[in-house]
Amino acid sequence: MRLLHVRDSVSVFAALGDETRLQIVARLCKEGPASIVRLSEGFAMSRQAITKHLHVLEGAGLVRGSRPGRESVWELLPERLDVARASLDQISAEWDAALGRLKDFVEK
Amino acid sequence: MRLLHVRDSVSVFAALGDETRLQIVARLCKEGPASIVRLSEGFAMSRQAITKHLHVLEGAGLVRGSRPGRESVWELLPERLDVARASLDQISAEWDAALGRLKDFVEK
DNA sequence: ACCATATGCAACCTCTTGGTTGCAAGATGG
DNA sequence: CCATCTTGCAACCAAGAGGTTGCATATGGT
Repeated sequence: MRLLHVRDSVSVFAALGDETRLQIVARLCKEGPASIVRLSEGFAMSRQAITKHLHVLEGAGLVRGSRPGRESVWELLPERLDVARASLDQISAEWDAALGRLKDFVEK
Repeated sequence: MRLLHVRDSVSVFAALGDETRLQIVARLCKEGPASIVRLSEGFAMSRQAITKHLHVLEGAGLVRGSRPGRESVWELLPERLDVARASLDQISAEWDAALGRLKDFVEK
């Protein structure tokens, strides 16, 4: 169950490991749900490029799109950020545990 | 200063967004510093592939290598994980702020 | 001095990524 | 109904990522 989290977090990290996508996440976060055209206005690249990035984010579960009418609106799913956070915390916890073991070893 | 953090965190996310590299980080964390041959024993790929991954991690500041003698030993730099954590926290904080504004808007 | 070990370097290969363009097609508003 | 707006789809492309192999080089132990 723990290892599944780690596996899962890889896709989240990979999705956030691109400047454009991280900016998309930040914008969706600050400005709320937005359509593709509105989102692409903020970037110096084509609408289709933004669409591809949205699909990557969707694949990582970070974002969800719906289509009421002719425009597709995308919103952030902030719960998925916790997966990455949990992974970081797990690594840090194991690091601390390793330090503890080292300390025990030195003192004995 | 804040935006520099965000820019910086992209490289950390990208470095962690690969299963092999995340496993390397986990191993360095649990088992402490290790040489390249010792690290590559755990993976089904060549030593050079591991070396490349270590250089990517080094580029993100997550890992540091030294060479005492004939083997090069690599260790984790856990402080860099805080950069990613800070970025996640910033996004979450802005999300909460956005929810707060929405609540104000609805109530007024 | 010699041999085994550990690494670095460089060339090479394949598949993916991030981006483009062009065109077709489904809503919308007058 | 028509013009417009927004999107989806597909083909295409250059560059980078991830991996391999072969060879050169430095270090350590005997």
